[in-house]
Amino acid sequence: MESSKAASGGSTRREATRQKLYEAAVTLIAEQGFSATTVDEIAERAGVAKGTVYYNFASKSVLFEELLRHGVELLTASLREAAEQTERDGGSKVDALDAMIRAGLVFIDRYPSFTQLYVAELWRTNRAWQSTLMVVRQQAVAVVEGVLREGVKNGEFSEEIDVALTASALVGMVLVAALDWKSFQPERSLDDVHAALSRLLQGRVSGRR
Amino acid sequence: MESSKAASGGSTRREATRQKLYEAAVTLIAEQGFSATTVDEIAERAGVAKGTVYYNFASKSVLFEELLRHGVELLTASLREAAEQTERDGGSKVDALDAMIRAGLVFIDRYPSFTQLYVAELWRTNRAWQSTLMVVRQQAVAVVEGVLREGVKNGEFSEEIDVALTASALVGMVLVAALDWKSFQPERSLDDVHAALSRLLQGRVSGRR
DNA sequence: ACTTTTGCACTGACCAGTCAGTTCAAATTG
DNA sequence: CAATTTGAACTGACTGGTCAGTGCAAAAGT
Repeated sequence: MESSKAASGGSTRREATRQKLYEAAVTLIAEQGFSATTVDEIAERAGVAKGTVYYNFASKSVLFEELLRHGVELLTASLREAAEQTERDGGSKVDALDAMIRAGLVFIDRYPSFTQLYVAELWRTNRAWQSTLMVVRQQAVAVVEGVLREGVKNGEFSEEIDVALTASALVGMVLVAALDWKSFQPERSLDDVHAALSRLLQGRVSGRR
Repeated sequence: MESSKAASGGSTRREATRQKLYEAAVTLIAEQGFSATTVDEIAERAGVAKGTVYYNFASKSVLFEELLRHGVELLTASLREAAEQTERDGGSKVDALDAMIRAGLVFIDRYPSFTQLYVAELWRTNRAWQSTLMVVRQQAVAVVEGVLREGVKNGEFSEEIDVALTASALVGMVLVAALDWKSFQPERSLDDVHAALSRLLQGRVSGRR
């Protein structure tokens, strides 16, 4: 008896519970960490029985791993889109970086828990999902590195910049500033935060205005 | 966290085992997280009996909390020292920031595990040691903010910069760049990394040469 | 139309194992 | 000798994962 394939892929029902589980897991793990979060808690928050978790995911780790992949792919797509949009508009590479900073802020604004959880896991070693994490991380950072490299090629950036390290630093700048924003000054507007980071990016910090 | 002779308070012997426990706990928790690390593991890695852990610390959380406080105080002292040293040498505020970046790198170079663990916990909520963490975080960030504020006052920095946000962004820049350095390019020299970050700080990214 | 079958999605009680924390007599150390 | 450490046994709460069984909507059979 074939199931009625509603839309592409799995059944709608299953996909819906998966989504609920993702959402429940994300907030709990962001708050407490992976090990401190129990499967019972996730199930309860998702409004689902524990067995359902194991019906949908092979294990707690697998649930987490797919959550991670899912989230970072969303971010990567968003960054790439921002860069390409700037390209189409004939903007400079600095404009592209600026657009990506904004895209990053928008993402973190929308998924603060995911971001927090991602940061908490990123540099850990000896964990089951470490390799998965490395792959998706590289995808995201590569977008930034790509723009930097093109900027060097067309002479907009100095040839002496260290592409990998500069990309890391830029990501860190946005990441930490945004997390602090969400944690300690959540009332501020995204534009406000973006403006401050833009200024930093363009070296308009030193020098009297 | 170097041992400091018989400082005020405890006997040298006790302090030594405490130190061993800190070091064991730091690496284990950095790798696996707090909840995934067992007290038995910590004791074993420290080459000490489990009973000793509880003779020296009231609980696993307390051990962790004191570890956290201890580490951040070390960092704060180091940052403050860098800023004051620049002051004495008659350097500018940018020089002070640069010196603090270096101090940060030196710290992370020496205690990568601690840094990692700190980042993993910093934005978590609902944890026992959250308040402790907030206090020490503020101490460290305040040093950076102080330099920025003085720079604004003496006209070296634009009055339009957002001190708190810029401080966060700078911290993030160093933090993420350094963690990536240690994780993915550990063979690079500190000077090398410092040079790249200095360039970014001084806006020497855009513009040729 | 109407019954029966099929199998997907979900349930929740249960189990075997793990871990923080306790206890304490004996050993070690300075 | 007093402070500190040892080491092993023990407890009791908690956790990841399992599994026999339920509900139900669509397909098949009549």
